[in-house]
Parts: sequence; C-alpha cells; structure tokens
Amino acid sequence: MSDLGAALDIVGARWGLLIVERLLDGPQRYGDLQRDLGVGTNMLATRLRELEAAGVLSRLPLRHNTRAYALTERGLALREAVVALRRWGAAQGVGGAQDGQAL
Amino acid sequence: MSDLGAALDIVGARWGLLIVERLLDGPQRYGDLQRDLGVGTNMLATRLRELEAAGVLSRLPLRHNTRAYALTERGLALREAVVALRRWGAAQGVGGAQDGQAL
DNA sequence: CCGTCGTACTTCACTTTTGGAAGTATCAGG
DNA sequence: CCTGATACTTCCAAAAGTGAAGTACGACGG
Repeated sequence: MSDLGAALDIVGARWGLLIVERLLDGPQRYGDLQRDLGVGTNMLATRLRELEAAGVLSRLPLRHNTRAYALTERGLALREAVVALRRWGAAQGVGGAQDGQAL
Repeated sequence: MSDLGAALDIVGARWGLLIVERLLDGPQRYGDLQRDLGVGTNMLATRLRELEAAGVLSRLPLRHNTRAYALTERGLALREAVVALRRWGAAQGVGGAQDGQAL
C-alpha cells in the first residue's frame, strides 16, 4: 500500500475529510456536525468511530450525555491536505483557473 | 456545496486520487494503470470517464487501439493535494508520531 | 417516582457503489 | 480467417451509503 493509499484508507471514505474540515475550526458536538454537514446520523457515528480509532480525533466528555469531538495532533496535520484540496475545488468552480492565489 | 465538497465530488471517489497520482509521473496507458493500481477494469474505465468529463485528464490516441491518459492543467494542479496527503499518510505509517518532522 | 426533553447514538429496509469474472470490439500480423 | 494485444463493456453478488425510526441516558418538572 502506497502512502497515499494509507492516507485514503483513513480519511478517504465518504464524509471523512468533510468531518475533519469542520473540526479544523475547533471542537464540535455530534449534533453540530450532523446539522452542519447534512450527513445521516448513522454515517456520522461510523466515521467518528473510525477516525477516533485511527487517532485522528478524540472525544471530550462535556456534561452528562454530551461530548465534543476534537482533532488530535494527527488530525490537525491534515490541515495542509484539506487546504490544498479546498483551493483546487474552488478553482474548479471559477470555470478553469489554473492560477489561484486566493486562500 | 463547499469547495472541499466540490473537489471530493470529482476526485473523492475510490481510486480517483490514486489514478491522478500515477498520472503525475507522466501519461500512462490503460493496462499500465490497471496492473499498477490493481483496480478492476470496470472501475478504472468508469473513473477515467468521470475524470475526463471533469477535465482532470485527457486521452491521447497512440497506435490503432492504443491510447494514453494524461493529466490536464487542471489535473496537474492536484499535485499539491496529492503530496500533502501522501506526506500525511507516510507519517501515519511510522507507528504513532503525533509530532512528525519527517520530510 | 414518572413522564418529557435533549443529546448521542443504533437498527432496519432500501439504494448506490464497488469488485471480480467473462465477454465484446478493433486493429496488426501471419 | 485466426491469433494476439489492448481497451473497454456487461453481469451479478457483496459492500458501503442513505433515510427514517427507535433506543439509551441523564437532567428537569410535577
């Protein structure tokens, strides 16, 4: 398995990088992520479990049955990749800009 | 749809970025990609069609029924993202480095 | 103590995507 | 016309994703 393959095995699944992107803005609760991303609650639970197992994020217990999800160092290290992909995606929307200095 | 979402819509599907990665080394033929990636021929054909439709790659006719797939400017612009993800993936393989100064 | 509310999931039935094997199309060479 | 190489297409079963509904748990009001 190549390095890229290993990375995609962890964050390449549907919603994986989108969840990480949201968490780059700071810790979020389950309901926040669900409403923000528009992802089904079962998918979200599955992805969060996988990403936690992979050491990308961790659960922070808040009050009783409430908790927050926050990126670990490993998860924060994905910022470069997320930014690079986001810039590329933004450039596509413009209609064909090969040079995009906007960030 | 966010910029990241738009990007993942194009190259976020299984094998999408892996194909782009191979093509970053230069144009490749169908059979090369298939053997190199170990992807099923149906998946490969489907992804190549989608990526071509998205303007990420183009077909270069070679001899009779042989052709090569090459990245367009748009496809080449994905190099940053691929490299960022590859680096992240490589850091994970080390075994648990929260601080990765490698590379 | 009991019913209700909010938050975090789990379960189920259904659709879409993926993966593997086998078949088709096209052209060159003999 | 038959064989071989290359590039796909088609078919079917398995895996993954989706949406709706249900469960678990603790706080809160009566």
